[in-house]
Amino acid sequence: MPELPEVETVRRQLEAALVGGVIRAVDVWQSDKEQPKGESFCRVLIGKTIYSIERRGKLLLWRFLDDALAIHLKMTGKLLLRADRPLGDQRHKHDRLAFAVERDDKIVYLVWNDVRRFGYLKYLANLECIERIVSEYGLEPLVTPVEALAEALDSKSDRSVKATLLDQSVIAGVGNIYADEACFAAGIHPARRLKSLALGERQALAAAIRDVLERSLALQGTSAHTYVDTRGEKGSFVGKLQVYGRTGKPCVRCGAPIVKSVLAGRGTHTCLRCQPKKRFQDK
DNA sequence: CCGAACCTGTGT
DNA sequence: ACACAGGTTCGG
Repeated sequence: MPELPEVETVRRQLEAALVGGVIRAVDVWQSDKEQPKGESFCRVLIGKTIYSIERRGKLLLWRFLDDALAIHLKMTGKLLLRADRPLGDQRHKHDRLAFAVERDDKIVYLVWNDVRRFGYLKYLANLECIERIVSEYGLEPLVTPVEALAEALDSKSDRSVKATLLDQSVIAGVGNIYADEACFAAGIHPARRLKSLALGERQALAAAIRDVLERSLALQGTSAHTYVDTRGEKGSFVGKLQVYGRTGKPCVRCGAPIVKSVLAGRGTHTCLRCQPKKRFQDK
């Protein structure tokens, strides 16, 4: 569920709570064909010191020495910090696993809950494995100059703007909400072909991506559906959304109704007046 | 490129 | 009953 601002919010909270700590126990309650694979997965993690917690796009990385734990929350994954060991009736329906992490003679518990079970935990045994995963991601929009982001949007491919923004190998961390919000802010219809964008439009789009992600992060992200942070708190950027989830409501800029369509397989929200599908022809 | 698949829950 | 949900991957 979470996109970059939500994952980064979670990352910061985990960093504050867990870095420097040692994994003392792992309780697995649900495992699929996907990770975690029970016994061996637990055994390899127990005793590991968490040296840092990083984020690449929407992926969280707990770094140990030469190895790491990758966590992807996908649509409905949550990581919840608790003071007490979650046993018996403390457990919720879709809790899949819990870590006990010791730091400064105290133990904190972290529960992984995932209603739709799309998310995964994956142990990366060495630097090569880590590099292989990390290298699949494109530019990090919060730390890349806007001009470089705009250059990455200069593709010869014929795909739509929306499909490009959702492609994690181009710019990492943008998902359905922020793709729509960035397109609105830049005045670009997401169904336009990427290669039809003028230089100024690509720059505007890159700047809009950076801006919307930063502003959302400052408000702990967007809780449009089920997202909560590690304390169970919602992000408050939902109140700032201009198009996502506002189907039929008046455009904040011009008053025309927000239109919902399907693009790249995803619900897509636009103002047809502020985001024309065709560029005005020159001459 | 599109739709389907992976899952469960919620809203119409 | 059916559509749809902050993601990603696969097959056609």
